[in-house]
Amino acid sequence: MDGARRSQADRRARSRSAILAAAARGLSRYGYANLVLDRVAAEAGYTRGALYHQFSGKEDLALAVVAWIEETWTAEVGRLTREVADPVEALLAVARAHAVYCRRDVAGALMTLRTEFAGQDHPVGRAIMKIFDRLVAEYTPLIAAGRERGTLPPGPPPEETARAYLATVEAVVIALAGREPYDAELADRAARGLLGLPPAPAGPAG
Amino acid sequence: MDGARRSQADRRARSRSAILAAAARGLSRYGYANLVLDRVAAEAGYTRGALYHQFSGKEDLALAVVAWIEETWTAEVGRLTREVADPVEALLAVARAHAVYCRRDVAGALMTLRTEFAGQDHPVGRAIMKIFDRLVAEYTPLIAAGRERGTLPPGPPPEETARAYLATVEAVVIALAGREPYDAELADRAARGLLGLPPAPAGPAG
DNA sequence: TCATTTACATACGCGAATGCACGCATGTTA
DNA sequence: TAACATGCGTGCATTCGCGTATGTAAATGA
Repeated sequence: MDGARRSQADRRARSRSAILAAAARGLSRYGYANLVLDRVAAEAGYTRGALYHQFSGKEDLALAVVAWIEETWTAEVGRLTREVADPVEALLAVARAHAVYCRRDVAGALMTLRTEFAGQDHPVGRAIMKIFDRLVAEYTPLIAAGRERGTLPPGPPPEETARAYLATVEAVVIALAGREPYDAELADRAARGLLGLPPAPAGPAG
Repeated sequence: MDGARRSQADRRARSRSAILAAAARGLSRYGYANLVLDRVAAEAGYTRGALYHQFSGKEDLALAVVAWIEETWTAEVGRLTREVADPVEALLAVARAHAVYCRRDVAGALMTLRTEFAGQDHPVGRAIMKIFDRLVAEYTPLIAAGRERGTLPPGPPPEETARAYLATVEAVVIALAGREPYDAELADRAARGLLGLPPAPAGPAG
């Protein structure tokens, strides 16, 4: 049976992703400071030995989780920024897609870490800040463009608006924690409000 | 000089509020797990001895901070719910007042603690949850009333809307961290959006 | 088949931070 | 002013979780 006899690379990869997933859930629930590596390893079906064999320590593990989330998020949500032509449509599409993305249990990880490391000087905090700043830098010109085109009314500076937009979409989705139709619906509403748009015409946005 | 010769009760009260204020700032910046009592006491001008004389421990201190914030918040923001007659006006007034309230440095404490203890079973977490649930229970009927009067359009269930409203106002204000006119302006926009209202007529809401 | 490497478990040392014991000095009451 | 209470500082014990060193079984490669 090849089922029992696995290659080393395969074992390594399986262990790594199992630990990564457990760590992501743990970070989302408990945050960084309260994350106990023993629990993470146990929940993944291993001991701390396996964890330390794959990651150099707690910090490295958290950074790997952040990178992993960023990757999947970009593939699932972030790409919309480039694929949707109209800036306003793109912003609203991201809000709804983010709600869908966050229906899994990893949802809160980024927000938890961001609030935990806000105003600190920690590598993990810097990694999160960097992602967030990149998104702000990506959405700020979209808002500016929408206002120039006249599809968005004037309002507070685009950067401030972008920051509020991101924080809001994140918070709404977490507050509703996957209550299926309403998370996307309310994320959409909040985004429209922040951008100064009137309510959506009618019927819940699919 | 009576300045040097203070009564015991006075000393106690001064120490207590100094420690409480330091703890509030510390919780807002570092959260509960990363809060070091030695630093709190030092920042207040004391040592841990004084702290343990006034509070039974870290948990008790955090609970006292939560109670203190709830008190000041209710006196400054929460009262609007009862003082403003129209439900929709009340909701928007609270959003703006919350932004103003959060311009002080204690702002993030409640949100930090709430995210830190979300999904845990910790006394501090329960205290925060209780406050939050009380607010949800207070705002849910306001939304329902607005919809019945026709001053609010229909939308997701009132409770979900109330939760999203609270989380949003909180998040927007923290994301903008006291950037003076825009925090209130964007909190107002987000609240309007969530409630399904059209944008405010014109001119930044004072 | 045997040497070497790899995946993982187990055991230990260590620092950090909490909580509590005790001690001193300043108020309070008689 | 003497006896006591209170605010507060200091030192100690304990806990907890991280990081590392060491051991073992399985896989690779000759």
